Amino acid sequence: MAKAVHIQDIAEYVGQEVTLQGWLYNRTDKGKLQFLQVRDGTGFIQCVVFQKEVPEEVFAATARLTQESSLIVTGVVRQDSRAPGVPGGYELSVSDLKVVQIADEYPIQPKEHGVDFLLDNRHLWIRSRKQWAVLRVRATVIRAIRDWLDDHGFINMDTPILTPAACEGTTTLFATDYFGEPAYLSQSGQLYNEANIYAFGRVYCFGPTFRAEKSKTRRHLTEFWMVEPEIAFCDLDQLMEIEEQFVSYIVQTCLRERKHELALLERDTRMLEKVEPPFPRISYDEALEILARIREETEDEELRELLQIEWGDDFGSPHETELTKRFEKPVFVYGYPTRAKAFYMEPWPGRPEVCKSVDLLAPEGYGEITGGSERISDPDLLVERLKEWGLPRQAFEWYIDLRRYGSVPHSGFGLGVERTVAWICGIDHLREAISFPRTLKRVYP
RNA sequence: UCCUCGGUAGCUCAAUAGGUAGAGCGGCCGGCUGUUAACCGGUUGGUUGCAGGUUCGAGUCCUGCCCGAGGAGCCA
Repeated sequence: MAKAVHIQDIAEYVGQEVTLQGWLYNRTDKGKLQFLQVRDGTGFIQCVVFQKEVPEEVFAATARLTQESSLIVTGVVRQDSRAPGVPGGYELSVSDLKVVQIADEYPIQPKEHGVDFLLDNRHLWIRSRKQWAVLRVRATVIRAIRDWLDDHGFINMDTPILTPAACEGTTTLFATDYFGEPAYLSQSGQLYNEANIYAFGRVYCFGPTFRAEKSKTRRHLTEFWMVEPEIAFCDLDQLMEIEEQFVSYIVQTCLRERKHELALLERDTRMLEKVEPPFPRISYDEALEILARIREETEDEELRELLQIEWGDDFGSPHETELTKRFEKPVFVYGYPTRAKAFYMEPWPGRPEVCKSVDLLAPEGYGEITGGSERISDPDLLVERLKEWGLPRQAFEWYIDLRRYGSVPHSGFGLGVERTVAWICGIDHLREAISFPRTLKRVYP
């Protein structure tokens, strides 16, 4: 048998006979000539079967292939600009074909389908080109995340998924039974990472997090992946520098390594190419001024209503969308009102109503992709905050301890993987940025 | 939790004013040597989300329920 190769490497084998193992994606039967679109997980390629060039039984078997039948096909690689695929421009002149299995009638056709149907068939939908491309980009995003952090002195320190208490209220936590006691699925590894930095300096955790929010929007999943770096001896400005380098590296890596997939997704990459440090930084107060100006200038009554905001409120998605429209790059918004954010955030010097927090908003309407802050390092202030937020002190004793034994200024942030993938891919719903999405109304398949 | 929209063939949809449920795609049969979601001819395919009501007659009108989607709030 000829050498078994992957479609993604096909350009290296022009003129040679190779074997591909894969599945039939689609085909066109022209009578004595058949075009097979074959995918093997690494790409898509057109295989051309001429009646005259293959044994009779091979041609007959080819004619019986149904969509998604598994097969092993051998032929000579030819360069041909007419050939579709990923990467396009190459096709296989088939000399032999072995059927592994004739697939049953496949429910997903190469045409428009409804969301409900596709999600019910998510286990099959991931084979479709667009879904395949998005999930390949996702894998690259994840690798870029790890590479950048590992190369910049961060050590991977994963944090527990089963946790005893909330860092923000329990209404958004999934409860489980832990041998008769309640335990909750983690929403964040941050508090544990604050312990980890005192052992390792710079750390990150990376894993799934769970939010039982009743959010039914394109920007929400109940299970999503988050990377959370945490850094000792780091203030808010230094945090923003780290974030902009980190996010730029992720985007540039995808542009470099996932050209074909982004092209397949018809992603206009011009905006992504601009994603390089430094990113613009505006304060919460400046953001409010910009929003006020937009409200004055707009003719759109509905928009004016949506953009209504009082000092002290957090932004909703309409605010984020309008703000980011004014910038070509991701934009940092820092210095949020203390009461709109979590209990552990360091107050702004001289302005206790403001905290040293920062969100990074992606352009093109994609909104918040990271949220972070400098953390409170003074034990007395932390205790005071726990009291103000009505949190049980005994559950946080260990966390207060961190401020008693060598406390230092420290900061960290969380980056949502699916939001980042959705932004880079230019897709409009998070559910396509993970292989098996968990949403408010769906845990199947 | 609230607001909006939707549920008809395997899929995507249509069905005038309440009057015989239809088309394309897919499947199956046949034809075609350059197709790009091919094309051409034939054929197959229905508990109209569920329950009740009005009516001579309900996919269509009324009531209740179920399911899904988009958005708000909340958040990454």
